[in-house]
Amino acid sequence: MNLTKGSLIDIIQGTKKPEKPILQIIGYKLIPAANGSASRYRVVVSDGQISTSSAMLATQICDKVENNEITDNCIVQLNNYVCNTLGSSQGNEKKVLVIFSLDIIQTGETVGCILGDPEPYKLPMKRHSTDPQPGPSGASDDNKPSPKKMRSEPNFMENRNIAKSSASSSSPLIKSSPAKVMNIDALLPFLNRWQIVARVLSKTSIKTWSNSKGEGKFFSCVLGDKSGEIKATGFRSEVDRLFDILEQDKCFYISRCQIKTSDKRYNNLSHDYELVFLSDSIVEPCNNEDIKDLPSVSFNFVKLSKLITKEPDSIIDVIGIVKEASDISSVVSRKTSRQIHKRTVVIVDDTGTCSTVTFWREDAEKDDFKDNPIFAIKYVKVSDFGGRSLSCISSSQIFKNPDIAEAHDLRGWYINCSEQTQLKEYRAEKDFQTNESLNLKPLKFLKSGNVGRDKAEYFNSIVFILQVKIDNSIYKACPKESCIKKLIDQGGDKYKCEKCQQTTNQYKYRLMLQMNIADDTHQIWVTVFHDTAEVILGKTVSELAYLYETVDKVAYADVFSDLSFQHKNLRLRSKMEHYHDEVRLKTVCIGAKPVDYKEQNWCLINNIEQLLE
DNA sequence: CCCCCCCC
Repeated sequence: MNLTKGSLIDIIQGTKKPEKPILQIIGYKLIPAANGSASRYRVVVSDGQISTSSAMLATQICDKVENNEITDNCIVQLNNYVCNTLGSSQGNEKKVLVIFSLDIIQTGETVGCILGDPEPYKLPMKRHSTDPQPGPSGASDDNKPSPKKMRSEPNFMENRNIAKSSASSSSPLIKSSPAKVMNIDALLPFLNRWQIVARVLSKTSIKTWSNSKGEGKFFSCVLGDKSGEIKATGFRSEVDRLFDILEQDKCFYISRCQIKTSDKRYNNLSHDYELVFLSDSIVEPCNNEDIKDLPSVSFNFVKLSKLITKEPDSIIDVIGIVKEASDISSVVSRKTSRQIHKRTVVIVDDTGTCSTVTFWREDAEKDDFKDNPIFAIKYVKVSDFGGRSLSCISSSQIFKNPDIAEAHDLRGWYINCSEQTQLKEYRAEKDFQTNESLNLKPLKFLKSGNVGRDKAEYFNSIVFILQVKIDNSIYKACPKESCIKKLIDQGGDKYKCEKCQQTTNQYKYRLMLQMNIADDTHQIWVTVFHDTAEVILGKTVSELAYLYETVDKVAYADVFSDLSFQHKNLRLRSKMEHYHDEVRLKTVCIGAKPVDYKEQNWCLINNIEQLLE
């Protein structure tokens, strides 16, 4: 089959309008729908002598691409077409061939290659100096494929040409095949034509940043299909364009995003990559037909009564009802010296157990905590403060009053049962859960100078308690669960909380110990907070407060002196902390149990075996 | 292009 050689020049230059020219289609690209207009296909056509990427299929024949009638290298006869002139008359005008009707003369498969040696058409006008000089003439350009190479990779040159001439330069190159629906877990960087069909599983607030590199706003969402989940982030103008469209739980066709490696420090999805919405990224609502396989967000809730079994720094899902919320407060980040807004919220679940959850920045600033809302949080970080507490992190997905069964059950429990339930806070377990107690370390291990530099180090040591300081070991604390700061005694039964800016006659006793411990390698002072202090002292805070408040100072002092020379297996957390200009290692005792000599022997045997290996 | 989540 012969192409109508020379017909394209006539068409583009408008010198003639050839009747039913026969041309070859050697590439095409989906042009996304914008502002209500339907999506279109841009095609690369050739008459065997020249080719042009400035050609469009009219919407009424787009189905020929979708039905795979129009594929690469197919030969077509144009029945009806027009060549429009776009742009100004200043020399940067552009011609666009619009094809209204065509017949397929030969399928792409049968033809199998580009016919002739078409040269990409260049307008005979002046060009921007930054434009590529397509074709063999651009010999000085280092990466330009030679004509031979061009033939071995038939569409490369054309692709390059179109991508450059397209207004949105960040878009992926023109591809020779239609966008393929991919599973989310198959997305990789440098994929050319991909599309996903995904549900918005969660979406963050609009967040702002300001640093030395500039400022801006962004949001992110988690997109899911049955294969997996991926994070997608939009910055600045993409926030304006997409934030409202990407509603929680709705489904979309999404394509043409940047695909980049995910930073595991801030993204705990298992996907190795994440998406960034760009100005030409396509986000279109799904047909109902396509969404039936898309799973909704799923949780793996940990009951608050089981929080104590979770290791500090682990990431879990929780659901709870807001019992109390602090006002917004500020802390200054030591890392960035900037103020960060935070809000501490007490949640409770149907186990009658409370925990605090800390919300940060935009999530704290929202007036979101009135009237006992329920929060389900996917990926919240466990901390060991106050036994256990929770803190939102960058990956946290926060759902307020979610329409899920667990939320409805919790609401029912709260209305019917919560008042009769004595709410529990965490207690450090008397026999704290730890397989790590087999991972014993001698205290001299802290002397290396590197321990706790980047993150806290958790370990166990078998030690003797040398001494527990009796002074200031018990103190009156702010009764608000979200606060518990030490109160300032104003005299006359009045106490001031500097954090809550309130004076009250209410308080509750809390414990904080300074304890000197040693093994045969080293000796250190450690801090013991309330819950673990009760375990070590073998008394509840009320028992101690009773001894402390009554005149039986001797019995009170005996509790402390009895601790000296006790042999203990302690769980310790060591971390480098900054005091003014000084950096020093601070160690907190977060658990204590009697030494299990049998277990310790196994540990020693294990160590010996490791040495022999 | 964010990437910060402190403190007690």
